[in-house]
Amino acid sequence: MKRIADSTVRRLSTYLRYLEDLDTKGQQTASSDELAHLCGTTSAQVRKDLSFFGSFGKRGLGYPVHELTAHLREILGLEREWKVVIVGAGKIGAALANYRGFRQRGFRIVGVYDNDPNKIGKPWGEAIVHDMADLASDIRREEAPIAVLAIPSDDAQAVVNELIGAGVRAILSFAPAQITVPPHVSLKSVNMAIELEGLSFALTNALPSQGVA
Amino acid sequence: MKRIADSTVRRLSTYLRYLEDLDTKGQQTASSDELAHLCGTTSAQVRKDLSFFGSFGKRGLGYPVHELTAHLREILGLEREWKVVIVGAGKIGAALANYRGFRQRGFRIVGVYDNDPNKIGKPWGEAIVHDMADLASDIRREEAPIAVLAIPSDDAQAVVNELIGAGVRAILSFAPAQITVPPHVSLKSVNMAIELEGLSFALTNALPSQGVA
DNA sequence: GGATGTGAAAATCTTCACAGCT
DNA sequence: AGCTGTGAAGATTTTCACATCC
Repeated sequence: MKRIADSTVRRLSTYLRYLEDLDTKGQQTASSDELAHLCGTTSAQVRKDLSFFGSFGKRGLGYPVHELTAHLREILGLEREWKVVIVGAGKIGAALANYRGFRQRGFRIVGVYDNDPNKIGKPWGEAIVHDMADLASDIRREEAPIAVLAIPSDDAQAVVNELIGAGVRAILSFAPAQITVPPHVSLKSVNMAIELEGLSFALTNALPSQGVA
Repeated sequence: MKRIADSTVRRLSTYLRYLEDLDTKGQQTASSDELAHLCGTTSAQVRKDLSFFGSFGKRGLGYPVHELTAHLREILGLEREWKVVIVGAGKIGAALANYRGFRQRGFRIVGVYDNDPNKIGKPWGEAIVHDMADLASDIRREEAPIAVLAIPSDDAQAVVNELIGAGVRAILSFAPAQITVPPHVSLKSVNMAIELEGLSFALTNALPSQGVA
């Protein structure tokens, strides 16, 4: 299959969210134009994105909401459960754990780790904070493929290397540091500083046309 | 000036971070190649990005670290203080407030708002949680140009409209909802569900070459 | 009639490659 | 010799526009 652009995958997630809404409301079909308006893009973009994976619509009618929802779940790999370990028992990890959508979409937290003796063994939501020393062996045992990295940047790369060594194949990092992973590992980085500085730049340079994001 | 791509601005932030490191270490100059390796990009990309704003390097030598740091701060609009209001006194807002880099880079939190009576009036870090009812008037008085939106998605758009009405010109949203803003307002959205689903997609479709992010 | 699916065109972003300065 | 700055080439992504089908 042709390589799918990251921007396309992000939009698929968005389509899914709104299709679920429509499905809940009992709407039977949705046109590319309706979806586009909901998701802040264009109808051509919606059709193109979906066309990479098949022909889900009916000409003259639009897309069947319930079916397309299922297709998108399948495409995004959300029909199964993903085990996730959270590294760093701080605020960010807690925010993630609190987030309902997290579990709803099949991401199950199988462990929370920290190296702070004051946190280890303490309750954290419904779980207990484990010692980072056990991280690698636990990941191997659980075969958790996804890790969320929510620690200060200083030793982020070292922890990443440990995670990968233990078999993690996808990492969502909130550490404000450049991280390198081998080709078989996926990495997404969220860096609040970069986002804020982007806003600072936009304000400073008063760019017109910022519009939707 | 030509429109600057969002991807360029993001890289500028990254360059700045590593230049500050080098500057702290006392390094005098850095080549585009060195910066590229630190930041996970290519030397041509570094030179191109910088070239949009001027000629900061010396041929044969590289870029003067300290000077370029100052230039990038200037370009990104970080030489001044930005007042920021945080909407939603939950975990995400707390994570942001905790984040040292936040203040270091000139973002000053001037207020935290929530509509939960159990939170209003309670301490929150060094601040006190204010009533959302006061949001608009406070923003007008303080003239805070930036808002961080860290609330559930249900009423996100309504709050955004209120913020914009009160004069906010840049919004960093963590609400997992599509938000629309007029052209004169900048919006960045961070959506953890989208990031995780992107990882799920990558794992499911076992794309080769994920590499650095 | 109405909306999809899709090649082709346009726009955008990245990489190349080399002239030109230090 | 070494490294920047940049026009041109290449790659990628988005938009257009229309034939095709319900």
